[in-house]
Amino acid sequence: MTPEPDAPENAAKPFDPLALDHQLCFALYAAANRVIRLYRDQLEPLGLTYPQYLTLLVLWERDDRLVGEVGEALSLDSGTLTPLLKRLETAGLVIRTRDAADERRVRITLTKQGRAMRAKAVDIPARIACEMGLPLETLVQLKQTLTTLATDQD
Amino acid sequence: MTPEPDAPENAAKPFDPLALDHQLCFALYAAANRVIRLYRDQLEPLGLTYPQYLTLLVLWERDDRLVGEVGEALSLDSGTLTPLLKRLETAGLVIRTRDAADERRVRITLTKQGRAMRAKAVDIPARIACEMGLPLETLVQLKQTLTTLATDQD
DNA sequence: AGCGATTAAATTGTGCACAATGTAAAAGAT
DNA sequence: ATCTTTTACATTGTGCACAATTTAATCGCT
Repeated sequence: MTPEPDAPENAAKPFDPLALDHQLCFALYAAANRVIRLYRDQLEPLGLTYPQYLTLLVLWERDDRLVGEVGEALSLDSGTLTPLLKRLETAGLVIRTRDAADERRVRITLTKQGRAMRAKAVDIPARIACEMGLPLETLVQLKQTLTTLATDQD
Repeated sequence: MTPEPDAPENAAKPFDPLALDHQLCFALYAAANRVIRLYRDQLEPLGLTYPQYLTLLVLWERDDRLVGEVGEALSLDSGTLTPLLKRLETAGLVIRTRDAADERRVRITLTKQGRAMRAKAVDIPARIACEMGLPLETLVQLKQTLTTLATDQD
């Protein structure tokens, strides 16, 4: 009811640093949630979740990786990856094997079925880009900025 | 086979639509996770999680809202909000009351303590913006694009 | 060789995010 | 007025994300 404490008398609009509409963080949070929902529709027929799909992207690029290498690529720790990788193993897409040379390590390898899944996923990015309803140029610029944001000074 | 216009530096390589580095979705996912981590450091002393903070932003802007109104503002359903709001109630920041006029509805009201929390949070956005290490202009443009992405054709 | 420090992954516990379902109240239809 | 439909929220179950801790293996140092 009362005007903002720091508002000069009846100024047009005192800037509110906590207004939801001003938060980059909320825009980022809401956009990420929405895009994950878009992917869910595409991935559900394949029986994959979004983080599982990202994990497969990493392995399709280079197979036979350590848990830590996958985690490095995705910025995820073993607390997230271990159960996820166990589910991918149960689904028959990867195999987890203790490294004989260093028993602390666990190697992640794609099965034939895991490699075959790639063909079923190859059209997904284009379909999602289409659903986003923004010009390609904007999406490319956006990805650039977000990558900087994600990798900066960690 | 044709080299993508947006990847001039590796024009020799065939474009891989599933390469992790090409995924806007991954950039978005990683950026969102990183920003939430930045907030976690700021919010931990206040005893708040990031979605709880977003919920308070909504209520600080306008108090005495229905669960559904909060959910509308944040694009979250009751499955997420009900337990979150119960935790905010346990923390003494909000009160949940059944609407007497319509018993289906639950009104969310800030407590004195909930309103007081605002003063402790008011500096957070500026500190985060600083930590992001990108020029303000870029951040403003980014928020604009993300908002479009989040709200488009849902 | 012996041993503390480091490393790799797993485990435990909390809190989202969401699909699916349930419950009860209110609104509409006949 | 009774019955169907819709609405608002709660509940259940799955799967992340991450902090904190644990376990076990390897490394580094003397």
